[in-house]
Amino acid sequence: MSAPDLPRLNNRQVAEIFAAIGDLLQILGDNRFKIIAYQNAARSIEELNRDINAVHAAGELRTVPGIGQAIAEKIDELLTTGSIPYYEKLTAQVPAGVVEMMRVPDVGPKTAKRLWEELEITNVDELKAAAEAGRIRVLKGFGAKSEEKILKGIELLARRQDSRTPIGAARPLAEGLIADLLAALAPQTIQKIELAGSLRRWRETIGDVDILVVSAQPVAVMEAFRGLPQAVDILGAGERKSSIALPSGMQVDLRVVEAPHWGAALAYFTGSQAHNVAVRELAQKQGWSLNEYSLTSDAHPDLPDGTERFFETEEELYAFLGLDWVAPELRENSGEIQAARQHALPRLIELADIVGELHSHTTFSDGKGTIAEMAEAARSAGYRYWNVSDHSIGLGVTQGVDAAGLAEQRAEIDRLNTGYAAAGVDFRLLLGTEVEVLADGTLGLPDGVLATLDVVVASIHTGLRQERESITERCLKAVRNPHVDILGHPTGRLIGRREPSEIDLERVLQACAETGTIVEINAHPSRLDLSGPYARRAVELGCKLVINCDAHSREDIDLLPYGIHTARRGWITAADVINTRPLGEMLGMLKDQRR
DNA sequence: GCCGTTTTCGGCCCGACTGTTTTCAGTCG
Repeated sequence: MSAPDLPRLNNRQVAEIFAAIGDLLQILGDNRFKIIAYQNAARSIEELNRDINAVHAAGELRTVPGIGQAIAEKIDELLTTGSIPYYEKLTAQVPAGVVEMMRVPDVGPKTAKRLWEELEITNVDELKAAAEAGRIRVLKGFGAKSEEKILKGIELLARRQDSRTPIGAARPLAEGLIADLLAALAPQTIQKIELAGSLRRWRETIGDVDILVVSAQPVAVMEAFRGLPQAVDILGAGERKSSIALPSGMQVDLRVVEAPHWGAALAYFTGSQAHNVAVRELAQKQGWSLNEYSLTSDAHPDLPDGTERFFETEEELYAFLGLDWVAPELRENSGEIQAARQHALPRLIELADIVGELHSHTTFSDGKGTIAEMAEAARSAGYRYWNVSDHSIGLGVTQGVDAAGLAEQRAEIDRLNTGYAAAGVDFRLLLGTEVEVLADGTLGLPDGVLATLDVVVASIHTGLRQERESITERCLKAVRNPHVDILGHPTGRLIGRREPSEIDLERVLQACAETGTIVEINAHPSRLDLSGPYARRAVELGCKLVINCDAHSREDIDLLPYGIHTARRGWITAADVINTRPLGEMLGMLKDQRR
């Protein structure tokens, strides 16, 4: 349907346009619910686990939450003609720099509009000059402090160009902060402390860190928090809530509540916002108003207004509303509330379900441990089997393993396995490869060699910028090879550093389902590939998954939780994942039944 | 502009903190 000469827009690009419409409407002072509708649509498109072009072509736009008739028509205009007249009309009314000014912390749409209309400031540079010259304080409601705040905001904006931090960096940072805070306070000052927000939901990138605390001495906690050496800036300082900025520019919010409020507060600060709104609406239908402290009766049929209910745990709050407890990873308002009402939430996979690893490296390629060292680390970590899958020849950047190298590895693995068997140790090494999918879709090792291996992972590392059709066909060719058991990190993305390839995942996942090729969730926090939503789509299409650390060192074994929580974000159960099965059963689920 | 386990019309979450204020608007999450 779309004109062949139009550049193809991906989900993020489409989402950005609708988010921009929301920004413009805010500045123009349009109806706030209309603004929210555009923002919701943008978020929904951004998080959609299918290609928006495919959804459009299938005539299924209206099935996407937040997309109604008006926005569906605008998406159709955009994808068929390349532009949206309504959007063009709005952009003509507001200078682009004015929208940009809203990126400055504490500058919202109202402020941006007034600065533009009353002081003719039309971009961030002019804003900075005006604040420095003291020209903003002349506006009613603004003073010297407002100018300071704006200058500080501009500085902050410049410092954090990429405003979201990958979870692999944010989580250790946040855990360190908690340790430091506890160390800075007298024992027993804090009764409970937990990470909330997107960190608790294990989102792959983190906007800011939220920490929730129960303490009878909120002032002492606030002071200790703001006095942490990591706090290069104090962004807020209230009695129960403070915010600091870290050297990286990342913001950390700390909130202190009383013990009886813990359940409601933890739910509230865990989010997501969309999940919270949906839970609140549900509460409202039952005659309750929900805030971060409690439920308060409001137009309840049997109770006077203002009757309060407190919850020491999240479980009690959810149960009161008729819901099963929802795991934080699922709280994105993507069907979890309905499932919780129907007691139909899946039993999500857990760390302890994993019994084997099918993708790892050694000193034979770019790994840092020998086969024996990696095996010992794996065995003592509780694994029952471990597939050695060094890079094949064909990948230029690392030393690759050829047929001779594989023979050498086989000898070493046989030697070690003989030792385990003799000692009665329930652990087995497997020999595999991470075979390179070359630019034309052929593999870095011949089929005759692959046929001798236990588990074959096929991955793309180079030519990731190939255009959509080429990289998709290339990947499909690998998936259809009868010796390829697993498709490794399917999109090749590196979070915050490299965008996913243009690969048509829907087609690739369909092919994996048809051929019985297992799809990897790569647990390395810089990859998390597949992502949660796409893992969910893969299972919907009939795929089986494997969660691998892609360990390049003994320490990498500790990265598995990132993969587990990513899977949980995709509603994945242990039954969907082959390396939860005992060795024999797992091998029986592989495509190549040559063993 | 979206949406429906009271609704196809009439709703649409709630509070902390800040700055410039004498009662509140804006921003943020």
